[in-house]
Amino acid sequence: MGRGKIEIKRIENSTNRHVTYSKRRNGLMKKAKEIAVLCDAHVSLVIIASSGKIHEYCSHPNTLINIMEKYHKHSGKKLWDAKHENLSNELDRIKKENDSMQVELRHIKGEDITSLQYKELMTIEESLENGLAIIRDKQERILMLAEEDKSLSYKLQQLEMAMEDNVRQMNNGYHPRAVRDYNTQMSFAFCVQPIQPNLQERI
Amino acid sequence: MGRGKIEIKRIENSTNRHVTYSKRRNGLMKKAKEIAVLCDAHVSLVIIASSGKIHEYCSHPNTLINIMEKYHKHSGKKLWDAKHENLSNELDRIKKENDSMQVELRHIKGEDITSLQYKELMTIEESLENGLAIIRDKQERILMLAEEDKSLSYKLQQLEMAMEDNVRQMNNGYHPRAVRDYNTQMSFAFCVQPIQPNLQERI
DNA sequence: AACTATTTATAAGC
DNA sequence: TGCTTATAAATAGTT
Repeated sequence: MGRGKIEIKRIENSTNRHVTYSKRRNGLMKKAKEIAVLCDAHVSLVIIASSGKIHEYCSHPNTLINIMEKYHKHSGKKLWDAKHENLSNELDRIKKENDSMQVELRHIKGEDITSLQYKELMTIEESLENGLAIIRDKQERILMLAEEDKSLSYKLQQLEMAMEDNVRQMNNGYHPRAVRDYNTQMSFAFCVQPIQPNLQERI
Repeated sequence: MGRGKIEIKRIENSTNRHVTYSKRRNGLMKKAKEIAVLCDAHVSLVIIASSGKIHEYCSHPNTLINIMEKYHKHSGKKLWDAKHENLSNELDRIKKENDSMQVELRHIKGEDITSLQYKELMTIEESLENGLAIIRDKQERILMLAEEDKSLSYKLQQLEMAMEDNVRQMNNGYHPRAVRDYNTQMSFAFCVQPIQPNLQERI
């Protein structure tokens, strides 16, 4: 109902969607209130925008929870119990997961290993050696990068100094050919940048 | 909207009220579905007639309970009882704990370390070296115990063989003094037991 | 439950 | 966001 008919499918234009949302939300609320008054009905309406913002209506004098209780009673659906059970099960599951991870961590740190068999110790040792190798490799790479960065910075500095010298000589009118040398050097110099400018922070 | 305008107050005529109820209920449901589709919203609508009969709509794919949970989370209202809240909080807490342990384990195994700083790598390396030292120490101890056990077993066997010789000689009437020697040896021999009788199983 | 005159909601435009 | 308006949709009263 409006200037044009629209298809009932997600409105792609975000502005339009939001405008329509707020208009229709108001309309829905109004009609919910009306049916509750006109027909003596209990109504619970919760609308949650994609942003997460909630709008609700609950016919007087029920709070939302009362309506849900009524719902529970009349529908016979165990809304709360089921929810409770789900939570409980999930908690148990995650606690178990937690425990086994804790044990693994402790073993890896060499704690609580008195009861372990030789084979199990071997497995842990292997895993530790593996991790250590990877970590050390990574460390080496970082150090090498830092080294490279340092040497590039040094080269850059050298070139800058050379450039300054050339500029000074140029200004003094000496060796006109040096200007060309300087230019070729410069075109190279500007290519030389530290590969990881923030590398220092990472060490 | 209709042949005449009506005031929004309880419809006294029961037939009229029921007819209006069913018409408007359908309208409300339709509009609830529409706003959910058009605007990407989550909608929960529960209408309970004065007779107690329930009609509900819940936007796909949420069950009513999911909507209520969202409601709970965003509104901060205590929809659930204290017990529920406790469970929910504990679940959140344990989930966080779980996540951090998972990260730690992955790091220790050398996974997901690209984003780590050098210092962090050092810490992990240290922890790995520490664990490795403890594990290797434990392994050595077990090996030493096994060695000791083996050598004790060997000594015991030697003594038993010596005993058999002595018994044979005694039966032949030779060297009565050897019996006394044997007895002193035996009293010592019976003290010699493998320290860890089940050690073989543990290797 | 179907029909329809009328009210109401709202899409599009500003 | 808010107001306006042409039009679509909902529905009150009737059959």
